[in-house]
Amino acid sequence: MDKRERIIQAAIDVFSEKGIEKATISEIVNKAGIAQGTFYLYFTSKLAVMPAIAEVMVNKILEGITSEVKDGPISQQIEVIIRVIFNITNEYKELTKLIYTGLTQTQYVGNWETIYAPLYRWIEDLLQKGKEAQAIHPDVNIKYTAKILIGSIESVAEQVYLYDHLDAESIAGHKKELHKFVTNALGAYQ
Amino acid sequence: MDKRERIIQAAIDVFSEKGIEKATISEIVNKAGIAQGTFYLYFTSKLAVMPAIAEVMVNKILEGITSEVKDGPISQQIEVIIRVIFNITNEYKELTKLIYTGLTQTQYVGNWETIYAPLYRWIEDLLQKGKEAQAIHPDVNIKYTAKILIGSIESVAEQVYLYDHLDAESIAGHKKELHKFVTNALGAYQ
Amino acid sequence: MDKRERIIQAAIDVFSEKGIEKATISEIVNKAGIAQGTFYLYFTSKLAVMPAIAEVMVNKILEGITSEVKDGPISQQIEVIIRVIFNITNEYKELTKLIYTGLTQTQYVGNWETIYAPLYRWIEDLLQKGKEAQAIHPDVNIKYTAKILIGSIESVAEQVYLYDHLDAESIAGHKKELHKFVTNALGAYQ
Amino acid sequence: MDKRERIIQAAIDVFSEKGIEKATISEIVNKAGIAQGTFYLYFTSKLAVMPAIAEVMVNKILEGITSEVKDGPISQQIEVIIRVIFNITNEYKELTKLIYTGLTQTQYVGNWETIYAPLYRWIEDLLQKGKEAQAIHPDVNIKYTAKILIGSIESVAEQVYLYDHLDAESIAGHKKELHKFVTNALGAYQ
DNA sequence: AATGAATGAGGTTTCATTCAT
DNA sequence: CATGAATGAAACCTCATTCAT
Repeated sequence: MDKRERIIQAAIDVFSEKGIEKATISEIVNKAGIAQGTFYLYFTSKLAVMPAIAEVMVNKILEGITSEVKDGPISQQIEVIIRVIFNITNEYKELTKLIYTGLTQTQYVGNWETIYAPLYRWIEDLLQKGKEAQAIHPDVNIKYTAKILIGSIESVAEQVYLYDHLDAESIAGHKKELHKFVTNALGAYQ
Repeated sequence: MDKRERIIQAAIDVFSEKGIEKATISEIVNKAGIAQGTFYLYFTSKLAVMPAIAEVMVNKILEGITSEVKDGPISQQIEVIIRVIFNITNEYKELTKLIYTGLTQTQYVGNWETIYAPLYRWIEDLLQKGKEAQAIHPDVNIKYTAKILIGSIESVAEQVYLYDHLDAESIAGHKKELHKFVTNALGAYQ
Repeated sequence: MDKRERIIQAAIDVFSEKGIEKATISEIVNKAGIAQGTFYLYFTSKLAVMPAIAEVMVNKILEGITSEVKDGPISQQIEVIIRVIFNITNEYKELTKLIYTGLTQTQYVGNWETIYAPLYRWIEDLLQKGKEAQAIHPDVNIKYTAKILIGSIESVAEQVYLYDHLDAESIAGHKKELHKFVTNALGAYQ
Repeated sequence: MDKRERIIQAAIDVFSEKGIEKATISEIVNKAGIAQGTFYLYFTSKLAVMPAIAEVMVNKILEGITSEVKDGPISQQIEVIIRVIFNITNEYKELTKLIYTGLTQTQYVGNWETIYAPLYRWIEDLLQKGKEAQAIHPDVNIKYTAKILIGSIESVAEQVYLYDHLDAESIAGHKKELHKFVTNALGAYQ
């Protein structure tokens, strides 16, 4: 693994463990097994690592979705998307926080759209196909709705895992209700 | 205004201006017009002020909604809720970020539910009445849906104002689409 | 117990627990159950409490010795003195440190002689009687020897209890050896 | 001189001048001519420097004794030891206090035995030889007596120089009496 | 490209002390 | 006499950053 990669991984660990505020470059370089000065050859500050971390995270979601979502009724595809986003939010609990927390408090907020673009594109495709197959309501605005869809699912996943720390049963309940909510919203009949 | 209140207000200002990372206790006490040591009589660290700030923010949303939402068709009430949350997110852009970024990176995440409780209760009431009036689908789970509803609206508002920095027209488009989305989701016919 | 007394007792506790360096007036007044400001009505600083503490300690030794030492052969009397000083050093381990530590680092070193005076007087008396009874060597200088005697015993007691943390057996060994040492030194035959 | 050494020397100066309580790390680094942060690369706190200082002091005593004590009657050797310890206590008055006051109020008390070990070993050797030469009493326990001997001499030296601030004549008197005391104690006839 | 000891600015934090009640 | 909230000076200590190697 090259130095840049090692810094990103170490940063993920340290941020997850200590939070952004208390994470230090010293600890990141220690974990990465490189010298203090070397960090500055790759990044200008600890927050400058955030976009790279965000990319790692979005890629995980995208990989999860693309590998698990199969052809079939849109309702079922949405079920899979919800499951993947919930699972990844749970598995990478701290990392999820990091994206929101870290990116927003930096000059790198602007990169957000770029980083999320591939995920949005993928969802837009899905909606487009659903529309063509008359599986979702015809006057759904695809671009806006992609954003609303992802936002809804992520916000609930974060809510249940990060803030409410709910038990498995309640989480399942939220998931089911969320599925009903978004399929209704899309007018997805099949 | 008592000292505690002055610290909270000053902290809101400083955090909004500098971001959490670069905000300092020194600057907060300067703005608050109190002595350095006095801060520590009320809070243990700058992040310990966050729950108090979050409360201020949730209260603003709640006040906005309760004062603006009138009796009428549920679809119209939801329109108002969306408008209020969008407006407040826009107006208190930085403060909104603060709640998510500040609370999550502290030991105070646990307070989240408590702080949001009044807002959730109010939405639950609204849904309950809608259900009784047969204005929304009968098998909607009120508790879960309240959370989903707020989450969806906030996530889109943050998206358009904080991350995408969209123009007025696009924002209006998102709002309209979001309204369609959630009314469909609730099966809200009137 | 009056306020002054309560401050002294609280100071003993806090100094013993935290050491002089880390002891604070705040903690002393907390333990004493009085207000911050009240401290200053009785003492000018935390170190100014030291002479009062030292007095408490010397009194304990003096009380112990005077109540336990009976008439009899000088060798036996010395045994009792050693036992008392060892016991008190053990029982008030931290307090013993305090006297040496606290007094020396203050302007109050001068009070030392005054505080120890009664103990020295008592030992001088003992030696005087021993000399008259021809139980100790005739050319022993009573004043100097009193100081040497106390110094030797205290230094060994501190050594074994405070620095070496020896086990009971070794301590007994030191005590026995010390008794032999000082009786020989005094030429105390009976 | 390396940085660590410079810190120790500066700490000795500052402690001697100001006392432990009022000594500050700031002043130590100033005297040492190094940066504030550099101190923390070598020691964790000002009291953490104490063991290093204690070592310096014990070495001075050991050097003094080993260089001045010559072969000859044990009584004469003891006279030299007393003289050396008295001289060093006088010369390094403040430093002597430091060892007792500084070490005891820290977690480093445990290092005491280690630091004093070389001095004890040297005295034990002396006693062993004296015993073999039948110059001291045969049933003297060497290990215990070494400790008693050092303790007695140091305690009197500290007494006269640090606490009582006696005049030269009285000090000479104490020294002579002390010599008589310990030679008698050891049963040292020659 | 990589190192890591040293830096020192500037934040945090403490706590003796005051003073209006 | 007694209080204790407030003070703010002054200490602590961290940690991003540099630079000679």
